[in-house]
Amino acid sequence: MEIKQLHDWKVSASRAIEIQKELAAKVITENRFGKIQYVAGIDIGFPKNKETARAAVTLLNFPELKLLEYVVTDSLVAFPYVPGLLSFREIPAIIEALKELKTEPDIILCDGQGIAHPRKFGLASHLGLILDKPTIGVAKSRLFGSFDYTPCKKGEWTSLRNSDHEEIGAVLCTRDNVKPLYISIGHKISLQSSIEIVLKCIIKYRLPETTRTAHQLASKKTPLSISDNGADTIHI
DNA sequence: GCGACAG
DNA sequence: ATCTTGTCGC
Repeated sequence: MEIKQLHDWKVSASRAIEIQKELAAKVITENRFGKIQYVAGIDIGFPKNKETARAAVTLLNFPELKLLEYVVTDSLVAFPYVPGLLSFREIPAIIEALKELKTEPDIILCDGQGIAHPRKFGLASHLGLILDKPTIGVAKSRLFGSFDYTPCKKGEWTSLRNSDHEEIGAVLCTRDNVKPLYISIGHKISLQSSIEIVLKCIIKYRLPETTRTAHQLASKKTPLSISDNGADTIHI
């Protein structure tokens, strides 16, 4: 797949913020895709130290959700973790893993926020622009925005809004009585479609966690299942 | 000034 | 994110 070099990655925090402000205007918040045949999930881990990132990518067919492919790569990261600048730390490592994917995904679920971000430009939106491909932000915790109540029944969700009351994402419950996921538009997809796709990917298992299993396969522990916060278990 | 803060 | 002890619910 084509990977655009939109800017330098070795930048200062203040420059990174400027880049985000410039690129945020290019994010498309409506559906710009056809038939979805392949969906990819990406997760990053730091198994050794803060400088070595292990990126795991899983590729499933859709909507069957059969695991067709997974790749795991290790790479050095230079940018520190700064709330709001996560993409500058993780995307270079994500790109390395995506390069090894044989099949090109039609849509990518990212672990992190999309436009539910202080500058409307989270990791999912950033990756979406680089690949010019639909992406969805699927975060395990809140970064920005507020909501009225915490949904606790499967499929239930509530809007995540900024201080101007604009809907910037959704707090979505994917299983009964389990911590909700924070869904937001990455690029080239509407919030409604993002929610629908995330729910479809979760019927069999939660795709983001599937990627974590790939991490474990890479570390040769080869588990048959993993548990997410003790409340959700997936199997491959 | 004081918290909050994706991974 | 990562590490790790203690507690709660099914």
